[in-house]
Amino acid sequence: MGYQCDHCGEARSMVYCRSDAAYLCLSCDRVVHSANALSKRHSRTLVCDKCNSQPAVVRCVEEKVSLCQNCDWVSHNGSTTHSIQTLNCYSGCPSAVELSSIWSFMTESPSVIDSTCEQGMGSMSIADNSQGPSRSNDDKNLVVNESNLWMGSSSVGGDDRQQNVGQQIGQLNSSTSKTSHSGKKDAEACDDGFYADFNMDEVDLGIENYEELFGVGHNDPEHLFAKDGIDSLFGGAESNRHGAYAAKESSTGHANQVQPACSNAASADSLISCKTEPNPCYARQHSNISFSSLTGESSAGEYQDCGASSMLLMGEPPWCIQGGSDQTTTPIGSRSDAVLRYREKKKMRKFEKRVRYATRKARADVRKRVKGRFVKAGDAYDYDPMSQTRSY
DNA sequence: GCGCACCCTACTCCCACACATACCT
DNA sequence: TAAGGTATGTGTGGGAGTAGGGTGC
Repeated sequence: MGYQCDHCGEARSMVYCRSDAAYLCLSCDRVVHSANALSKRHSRTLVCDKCNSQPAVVRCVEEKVSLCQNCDWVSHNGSTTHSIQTLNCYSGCPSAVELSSIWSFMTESPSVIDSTCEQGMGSMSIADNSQGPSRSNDDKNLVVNESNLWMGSSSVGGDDRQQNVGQQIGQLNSSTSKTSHSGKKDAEACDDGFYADFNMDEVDLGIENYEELFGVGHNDPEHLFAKDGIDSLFGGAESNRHGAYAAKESSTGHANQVQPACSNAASADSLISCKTEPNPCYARQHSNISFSSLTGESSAGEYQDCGASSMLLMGEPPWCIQGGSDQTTTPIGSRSDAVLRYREKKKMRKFEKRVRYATRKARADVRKRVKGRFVKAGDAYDYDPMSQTRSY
């Protein structure tokens, strides 16, 4: 899977489009994703050169290969002196120059670049993690991701993050095996057998299981944030019924039947990646792991596109990943502020929904109403969205 | 501990009408 | 088979109503 282009069926696939769940060569990628504005928003990333099935997340400069997380770990066995370059998602129709700007190694093999894609100049959009879900109205913005997600933007040191992440995984595991693991133990466990042992089938990913997954209390903001993080990871259970979460459900009928690694469920790969990538072994020397692709209508409802939590993307101070001693490290004032921000954000997300027909929305937006109900044209109304006046 | 009132949050329903889709000629 | 006409269903937003949980007495 994923070796030949799903579109032309001839050329070797170079990129993976999560939205289309398709592996494409660069040429077809340009063709397919220049069809319309919506397709331009699809986020794509390179395909792992080893397994040819998983989206690549890093580039090994020495080996000159793009690797998914799993293959990266298998190849480098957790400790390598190779230089690792993080691969970003992109959207739009990037030109060769633009691709080179984000994937410098592209210049090493210019043949893979379709030089005819110049018409896409300026249309590429690469998410900036540090700014969170940004909306690019017309695909004209070029935003190159330079920020770090797990390691870079956080105030938490790399080692601490590793350990914290390890603790999360440990808690995750403990929720299934009822065996507690320390972060170090998780790191040790994270060898080749890690993925084999880590079977998501055993984990009930129902939203009700945040507590078990993250092992946090019920009433404190940490719990709330943890829940919010999962919510966002899953694209938002309430507001977002599309994307990874929905796809995961629809494909299996159950939300807990997902294989984390090397599954062909690439549509859910980012989801799984986000839940599984915070493993301590992966955090070793990669300077950053990029969850980008928040382009176009990158509202909260589209986090599923890259699978990253909005919280993480926005670089907010997620106490839930700062370890268990946050009470002593987080000022009470900022804590309450953060709780406030979280609630506002949750409120915003709660009422968000995806508009399928913009034209209908446009008409509804200007339609006159009586007590919120549409009225016939010409009838008396008490609310006019355009003028906000009353006819009587 | 139980029942009640109150508050808050989340959800559903309603409306008109343009548009999408299915069906028929 | 393609094109045109008709019928039916869908989706859109703001406000009202309702259900349910939490809290205090």
